[in-house]
Amino acid sequence: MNSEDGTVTERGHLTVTSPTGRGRGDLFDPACPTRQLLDRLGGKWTSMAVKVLGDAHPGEVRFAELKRRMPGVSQKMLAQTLRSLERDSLVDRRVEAATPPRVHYRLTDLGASLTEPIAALRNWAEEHMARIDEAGLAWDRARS
Amino acid sequence: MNSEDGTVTERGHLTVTSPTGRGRGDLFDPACPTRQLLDRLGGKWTSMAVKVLGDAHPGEVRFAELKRRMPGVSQKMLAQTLRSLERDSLVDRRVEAATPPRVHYRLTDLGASLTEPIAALRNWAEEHMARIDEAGLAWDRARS
DNA sequence: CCACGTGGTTACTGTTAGTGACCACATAAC
DNA sequence: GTTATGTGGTCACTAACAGTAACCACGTGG
Repeated sequence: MNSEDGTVTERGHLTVTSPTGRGRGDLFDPACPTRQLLDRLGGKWTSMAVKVLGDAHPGEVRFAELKRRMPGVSQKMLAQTLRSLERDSLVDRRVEAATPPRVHYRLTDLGASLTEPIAALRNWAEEHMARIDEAGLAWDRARS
Repeated sequence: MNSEDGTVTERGHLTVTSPTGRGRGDLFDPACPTRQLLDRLGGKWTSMAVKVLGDAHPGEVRFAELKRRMPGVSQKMLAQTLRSLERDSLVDRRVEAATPPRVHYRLTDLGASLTEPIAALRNWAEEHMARIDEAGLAWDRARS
């Protein structure tokens, strides 16, 4: 990409090489896989897709049906999201070769196992999100 | 175990609004607070900050120390992240008025409670991330 | 005086995610 | 033939994000 050398240390500042190319995924710290995970399901539609597929698990859901169950998503984003999940082996894609080619998606075992920690998160979110939102508004108001 | 398409509906107030507040949270679906949560800790440094603060909990950590424990973060990003967390009432900011003004951060109870579901996520991530990464590479190679 | 460290902020720049609109292609229904 | 459906792909655009660098205010040490 760009800038390989990386202008290190203007003033003897220690930095572990420059990001070099990838902004988000640079990962200087392999000991923190949480970040990677959050990077992946931090997308706008990822968690929703996992949820919808998780609800249907172990059944399959077709593209159009998925789209129907995720109001507001565009084809492009849905396709992109699913592709990403497929890449990560979290969902399985089955193409019915007949015409028009129907495509079925379902969670893999790996993907299904993800639903548990996500459920924990959702649980927490449902319990505390209102308060957080409130706090944010109050903070906005009181900021001086 | 929550299943079905959710639709827990609102908990008293729904936050359509945000014409200026948060672009990401356009939020057509208030029944999915998980998205909101992920929006917040989906930031590049948020989860790391929570982790570092959580490790010190209930102790406090100063700005510079925090920065030291998060290699690669810039002052700007750290300040921004902390401000966001503070806004959400997840961290508490205490300014020692003496000169030079020291600023101490610590998790609130709310923030501390977040560490549990995050730990679940981290757990999962540590267990499965390698496989996911592998799968991704294989997929890249075999893209068909 | 100057430099230095603390705890930020602002301005500027580059990268990315997200969106909508239109295209492809094949079949079945009208 | 025209249209609709189903599963995408591609393009151009915008808004949000991450990062770099420079600056500020303060007081201390030299």
